[in-house]
Amino acid sequence: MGLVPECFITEIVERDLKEGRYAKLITRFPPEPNGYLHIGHARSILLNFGLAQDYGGECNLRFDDTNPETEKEEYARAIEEDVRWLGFRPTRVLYASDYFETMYQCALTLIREGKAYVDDLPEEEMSALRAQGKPSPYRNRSVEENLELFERMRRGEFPTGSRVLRAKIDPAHPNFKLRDPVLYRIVHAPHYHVGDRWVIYPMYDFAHPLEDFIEGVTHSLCTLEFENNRAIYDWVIENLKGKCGLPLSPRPHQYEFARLDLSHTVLSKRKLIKLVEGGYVSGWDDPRLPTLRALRRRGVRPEAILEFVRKTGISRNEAQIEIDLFEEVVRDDLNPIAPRVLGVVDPLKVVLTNYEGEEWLQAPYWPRDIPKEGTRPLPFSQELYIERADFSLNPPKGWKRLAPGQRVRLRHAYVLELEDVVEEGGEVKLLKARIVPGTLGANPEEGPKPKGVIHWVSARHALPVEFRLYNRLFLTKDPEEGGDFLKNLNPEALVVKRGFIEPSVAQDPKDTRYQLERLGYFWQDPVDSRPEALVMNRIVPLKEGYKA
RNA sequence: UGGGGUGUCGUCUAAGGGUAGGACAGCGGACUCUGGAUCCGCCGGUCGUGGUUCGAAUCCACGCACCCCAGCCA
Repeated sequence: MGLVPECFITEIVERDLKEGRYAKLITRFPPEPNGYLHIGHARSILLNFGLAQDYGGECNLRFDDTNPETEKEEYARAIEEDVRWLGFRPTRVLYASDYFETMYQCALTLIREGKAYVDDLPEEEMSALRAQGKPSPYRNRSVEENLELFERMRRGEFPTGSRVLRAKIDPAHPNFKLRDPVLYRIVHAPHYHVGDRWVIYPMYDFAHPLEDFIEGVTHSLCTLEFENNRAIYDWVIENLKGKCGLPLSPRPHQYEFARLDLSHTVLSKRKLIKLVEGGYVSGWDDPRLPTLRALRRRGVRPEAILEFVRKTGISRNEAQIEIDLFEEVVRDDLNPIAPRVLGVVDPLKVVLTNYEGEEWLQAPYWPRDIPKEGTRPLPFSQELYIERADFSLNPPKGWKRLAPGQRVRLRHAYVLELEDVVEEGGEVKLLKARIVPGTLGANPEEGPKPKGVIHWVSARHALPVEFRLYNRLFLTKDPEEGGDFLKNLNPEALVVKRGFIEPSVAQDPKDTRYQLERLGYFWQDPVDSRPEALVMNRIVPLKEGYKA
């Protein structure tokens, strides 16, 4: 079983390899360094790197950096870091901008062959003519004039945006992408990677096929919106193969797959930026976000992200996946590796009337169904905290927790029986209760057996914790519902609670992921948590069996 | 409008002329010192209309719906 789920692309790859079309599979993950990676990118990453791994090929990380105005070194580094965090090691880390000279030579070749021309038309006029399917008045300049103009463009003799180099294909082609697409534009702006060496920059449609061809990419995988661009991709390669140092064959081929879309969140760069810059979240790594850095900070493991991508498959159907599936995969990933501990997120104090002193119980880290061993000392004493939600004065039918006249089991400890409720201003302030003697590891000898089990901590021993409870970012499946995605933001996407956790965690490695029994999976926030002031993120809640 | 795509349970995804299957969600049950996990069961689908065929999700025709393109972004 490979990393990549079987799909139309693995079929193509297998066919091409079997027929000897390529000696070795070469793919690439080609992000533009103008933003941070999010979970949607994970599909492309898994596809490209996974394919290389599955079929003994190579996969490069290549920055598609042909637009100096939007790209930054900082983004490139963050992207590389995220790719590695997911567990992939690029064969090489490459930059499209390193090929600018070759691309320039390719452009000259096209000009010499009468397949490209310099156009002086202002942007709006070009767009208007293109819409009408009419040729530019500059379309039939001589090769000599085109050559001279293009060289002068490179030398910086013309201002930004004043001229472009266009492919001479067909001004009236039904596919608008083929109506003499722009190959080069003038931009007087420094480039984060190659500095100020260039004032002309190639367009995606010209650069991308050349990048792939130069690197020997065999399968150029991209998302559906580039489908129309494939015609230019092929045009560029067919017209330049065997020239400018490019091989005759084999040549790369482009295949498109559907983007990964998730419900209850946003994956568009524009909206993500709005959330960050508008202060709706604390930054690009705010655990409410679907960015890889945010998921990492939240506590999601890369294994879970990859498994999620595998489970959703790769197809050409534009599909939005329900976030429940993602959460389920995260739980599945954590369940076998997260030791169980007790913590209380919303504390309600309980004073025992028939217990004094303290004792240290040995509590197993793992439930029966997980074949792991290990226990930790768990202090028990007269004053405890239980979860406020685990007590009810007027319990509904089916209530299995603490209530007047209803016993509960304290996890790993005694059976508890309510004696008195101290209220203040209509709010329950304190519970007085007694322990049923002889119920440590045994059922009560008389009276009813407890119906349920609740978690607790010893008040005197517990460590205070700031709990950050994360929920879905948006209230609606589709954040755009109603027209303004900001209006659908979930005000409870982050709920902060002051609670307690059992003292054993102080002994654990800081990056331990726990299951707080009956609450969910948690770990210490890698940014804000300190030993003397614990901050714990809820990675994902447990599946809630109880429906009120 | 032209061009390019996509339509299978609520949501993803298989089935490539031969019993429409799986996962997630939902519902019900078993088990349980986590209302977790696990196990069992149920619910539920081929965009429409014709055609070809012994047999169609699959092939053909005509529709319909949705997405993408008409940046000197990628």
